[in-house]
Amino acid sequence: MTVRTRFAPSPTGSLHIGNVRSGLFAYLYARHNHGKFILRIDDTDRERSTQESLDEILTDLKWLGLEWDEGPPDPRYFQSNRLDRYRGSARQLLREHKAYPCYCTPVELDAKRKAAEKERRKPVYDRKCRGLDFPPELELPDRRAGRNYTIRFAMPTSGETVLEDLVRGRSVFENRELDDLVILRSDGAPTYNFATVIDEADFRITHVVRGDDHVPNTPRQIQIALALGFTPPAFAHLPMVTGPDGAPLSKRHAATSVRAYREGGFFPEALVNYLARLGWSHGDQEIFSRDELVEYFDFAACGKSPGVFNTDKLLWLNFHYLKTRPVAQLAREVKPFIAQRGIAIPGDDAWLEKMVATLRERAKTLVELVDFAGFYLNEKIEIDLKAAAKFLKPEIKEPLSVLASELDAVAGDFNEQAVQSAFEGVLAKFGLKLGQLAQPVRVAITGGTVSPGIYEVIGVLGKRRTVERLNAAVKMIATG
RNA sequence: GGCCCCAUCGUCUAGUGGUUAGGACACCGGCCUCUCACGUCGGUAACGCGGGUUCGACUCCCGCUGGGGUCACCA
Repeated sequence: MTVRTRFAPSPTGSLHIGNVRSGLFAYLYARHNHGKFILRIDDTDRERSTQESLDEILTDLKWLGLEWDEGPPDPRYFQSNRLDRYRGSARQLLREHKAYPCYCTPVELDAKRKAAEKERRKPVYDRKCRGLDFPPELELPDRRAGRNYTIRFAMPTSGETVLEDLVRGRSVFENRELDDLVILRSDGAPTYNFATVIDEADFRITHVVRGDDHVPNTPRQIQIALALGFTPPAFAHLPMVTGPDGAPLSKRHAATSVRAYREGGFFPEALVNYLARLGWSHGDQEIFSRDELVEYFDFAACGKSPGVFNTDKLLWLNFHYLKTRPVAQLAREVKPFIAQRGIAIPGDDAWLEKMVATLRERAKTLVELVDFAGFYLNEKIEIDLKAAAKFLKPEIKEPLSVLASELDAVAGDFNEQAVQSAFEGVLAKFGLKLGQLAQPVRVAITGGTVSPGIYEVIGVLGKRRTVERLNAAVKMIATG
């Protein structure tokens, strides 16, 4: 039997980092087994589902490289188009007396729940309507038709349900602990636990991969599947991704959407690599290509305990991918981040590549790289006052001035080689050490005390801008 | 509270009865050096507690403690 896994986001918001990890694991498992990865859209909540969320989720999934074999835009993979199917299954259960109409109102139920909590009893439905007779041809709930009741599933009250989880092992649930959950709402729409069971069966999902917050639902879903005559799928419940305080990862800890990381200058390779290693491991290996992930992935190597999301490690991975990818690619990828700041790149692609090459070991993200590139990209720079006070002193005025004219006099290619000989000439003439000249020059041409190697910077900056900035610094010293 | 689950450095983890408990991030120090990085070398740092089982427990069992998930006409 070919493996079929699925990822089923709700289009009610951005693609969440913790959620997408489950999707990634489902994807890897499918690919590892040469199976299919299915994308289904759980959009039964018409109130909160939006087209924008859907678009964002689809583009971000593609950006991460989680390509699906079946799913949107095929309309069959939207739950909202399957309402009749769910209602048909509800009717089937009703006919077989495995489900029943419940006439309790939300107000009543709420009151019962509160009372139960107060008396320290379990706040479960008391099955009041389960014994009631109902007509064989009972019509399904439909709010517009004034049929404001729900349909509940008649859960077995004895025996046990066993969950053999691929990552967590065996768990046994007493059926009497499970309650009669609503499968059809009073407006006729199915609830999640009902719709998902039917979908997994219809789409022939063999392995349900999801967060372990779904574990308590699983025995209920297994019972519903059995009642419907389905063979339940296998389950793999992944531990949660948490913040440093152990609570599920939320905006309060860090950025939680894939989109935020994308816009923050992270690479999909880094995010995927990081997420894969959070809760899964393969010996001591830290860096994994997509192919390696697919080749090695296995639920047996997944941990059972929750993992803390660690931005530092993600940054380290991102840095790894930043400094090892081809410069041409990096230059291409950094462009939108420059454009976003409204900066026109003062050079061609070859120039941009040279610029990027000098910065790639000094930035962990594309955003950081652009932050660092200001003195290359902008025509005018601002000189840091503290740096100027420390390095642009009267005694360096002459050497800077001479260096400016030496550089200006370079006849051939204005490359690092030429720059270096100009420096050496000035150094010899004034009896200075490189450090004594390099720092003032650095301040003069970058505005600060931190930059790539001074010859590299000048090489990228070019003759005109270097000389101009040097002369401006000389003037600055003169003026005091 | 009921049910289910989890527990190795600060963090991600390796480890499946006998190891100087390994790696990675972060952190600290040396080296490299025109600054900052990169790189490189080294360092600090962990088996939650108590009982068993065993010649021997990080590894197996029980309890405790701590933590998490879930108890909707949300997914």
